[in-house]
Amino acid sequence: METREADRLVPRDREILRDIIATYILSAEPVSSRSVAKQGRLGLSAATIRNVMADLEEWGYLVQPHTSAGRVPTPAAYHMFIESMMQARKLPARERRYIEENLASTPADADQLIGIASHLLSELSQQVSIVVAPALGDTVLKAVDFVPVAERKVLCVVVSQEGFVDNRVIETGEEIPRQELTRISNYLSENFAGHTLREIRDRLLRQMTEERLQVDSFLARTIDLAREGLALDSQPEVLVDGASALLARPELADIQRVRRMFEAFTDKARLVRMLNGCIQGGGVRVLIGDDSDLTSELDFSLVASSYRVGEQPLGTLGIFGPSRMEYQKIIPLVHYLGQALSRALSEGFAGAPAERWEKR
Amino acid sequence: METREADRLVPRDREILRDIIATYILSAEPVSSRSVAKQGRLGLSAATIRNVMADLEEWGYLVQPHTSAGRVPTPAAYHMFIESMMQARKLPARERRYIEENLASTPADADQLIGIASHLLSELSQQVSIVVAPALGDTVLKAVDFVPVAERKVLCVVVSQEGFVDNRVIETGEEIPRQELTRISNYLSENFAGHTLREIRDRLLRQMTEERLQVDSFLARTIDLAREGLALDSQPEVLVDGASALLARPELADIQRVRRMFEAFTDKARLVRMLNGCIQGGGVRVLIGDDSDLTSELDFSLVASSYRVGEQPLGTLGIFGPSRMEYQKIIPLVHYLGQALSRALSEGFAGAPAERWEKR
DNA sequence: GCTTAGCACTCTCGCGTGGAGAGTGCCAAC
DNA sequence: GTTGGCACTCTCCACGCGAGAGTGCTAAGC
Repeated sequence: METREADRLVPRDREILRDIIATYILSAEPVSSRSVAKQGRLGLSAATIRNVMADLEEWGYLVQPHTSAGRVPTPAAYHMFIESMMQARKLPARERRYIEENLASTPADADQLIGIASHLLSELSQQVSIVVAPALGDTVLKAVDFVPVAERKVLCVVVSQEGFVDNRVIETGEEIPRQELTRISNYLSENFAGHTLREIRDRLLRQMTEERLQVDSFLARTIDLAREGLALDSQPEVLVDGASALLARPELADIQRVRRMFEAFTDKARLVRMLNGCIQGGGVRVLIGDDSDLTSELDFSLVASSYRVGEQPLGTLGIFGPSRMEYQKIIPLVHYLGQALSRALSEGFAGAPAERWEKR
Repeated sequence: METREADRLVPRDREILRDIIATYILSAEPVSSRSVAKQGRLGLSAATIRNVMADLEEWGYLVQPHTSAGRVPTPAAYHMFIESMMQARKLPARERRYIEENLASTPADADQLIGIASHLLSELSQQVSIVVAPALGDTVLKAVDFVPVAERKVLCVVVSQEGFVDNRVIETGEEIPRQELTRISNYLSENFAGHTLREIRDRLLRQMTEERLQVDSFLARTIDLAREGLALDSQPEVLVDGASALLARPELADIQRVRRMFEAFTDKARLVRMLNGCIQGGGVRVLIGDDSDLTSELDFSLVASSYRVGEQPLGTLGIFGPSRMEYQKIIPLVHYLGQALSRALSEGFAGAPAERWEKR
């Protein structure tokens, strides 16, 4: 019922709501009619603004913590603010430069790179950052290598085109001589580089069932090793950074809340579900309050985006913090860092050598 | 001046001090003379106990938060408690079994193993656990492998006898053909398996300077790659687990303290310094309050031990929490887990295949 | 000479009270 | 439609007070 009314928000109402939200984001305290009037942007008296505020409350954009307190924006208000009331500033040149410098500096592999990204995100936002590393299956193979490490154990090293390195120890039914391991890894690298691990695995499984009996022992071994070495079961890794900066914020003065927050961070699987669930398209997505169980439980918001190489989205990255957030800064930051990370992953580790590899 | 007096602690004084500490550890509240008398273990009246408590305070074992509050043990009291007043219980069979099962279960490599150890430690103690992974230089080489990943980039995979796997990307001045890489890794694995990376690096450096001009190009390349691949510069990894359980404790009702705690955890280098600084000998070491800057800053204690393979200590593990700690449980736990982890590292990944490798 | 009961003293903690301040809602006037 | 005025409500803080807990001291008892 309120929505119909809400659609009628006249420009002046919007201006007032905008001021209230902007003020609250900075002050963390309920905003009074008087303080809006005092800003003087609209030349209205406190009484008039009070009337508007009463309407805005009725329409679901504001709430009062108690009678005779100022008003606080609701999630609906934040949504409207983000969509049509704020001008998303460009990320300041200083911060862009800072990001570029850091991403370009040391990283030898992609895992370090996303670690740096996570740290940048929390440092520049003073909030908690969350970065989900790619699921192994989505990465594109560049090379495989097997190193014997014990009697029937082989270390399988998988290097992806994006620069991720994964290693896992697999048990082999029988002892496999070193030369054969080399042959197998050459075979796999040459034949499958350029495909995602998921594709490779599917193809191998199909081959196995189709040609079950005709395969020679070399191919059989290869398939066995590859099946184990490229298994996709593992949970994607999640990096959480910057929790201590959050503790300075007034909304976390209550220990119980802090505790629930940390418990949420411990449950990585839930984080991954939330992050990945909210990213389908390309841009930045914002979840506020009731939008998801995690954000509603803590009265937090999540600003998330994905990073990708080419068309393939690899993982997500985002910022998690109290709903009262400087969206004008945070959204461009997440957006920019998503792109910067995508760029760094595309440029830094893949490229020319991948083709060379296939030609060997 | 007090110490002389303290040496005179008669058995009854010790009994009373012991009761006070034990009570305080459980209750987290200042202990009154009356509550000690009520336990009735000594058949003394509260007044008598009061007299003793006044002495104990004078000698530096107790303090009062304010006049007319009960008394609280000082770090000196905890030290005495640990050294001669508590009977360290054996770790209950249930917990031993739990530890063994978990350590024996999944782990494919040593990094996972220490992750599990860290988790066990925090879970069983309900405190924060800290585990320092081995410095790379202290591990014993089992195999080296090089995988080309880009034009002049080679991924160097180092597998240690203990089961740790480390990989880093190194830039090579020139393109090195794949066969040569294989030769180099064979050469290194065959000649150096069984030595710590530090030894190997030193030996290579010596060789390089001694035979500077006589080395052929193969050896030169080998030395170059090994020098970079086995570089020891990296900070050891630190695992911190279980922070959220700590938040339930009454001593962390104050947010400021929580914040300082998290800031301390962020400064990994400082943690490493503290942990490693306190472990020289074999057993369990306990730092309380003023013993180190980190513990005194937070009024925390650290119970730490090392884990090792053979004689070589590899890393440290410990529990960090408010000084009021159930030392009777925590100390055996840390002790046992240090041994269990040492055992798991010795058995699980090294052993027979190491020798086989050298004979190739 | 050690132990203990008794007692006065001190300090914290919880609770109610009361006033100041902030903010609202409503009404009447413009 | 806007605004000044005013009564009302609610929070917050300071204050005081009494209860309770615990101590230190003293004097009496074993």
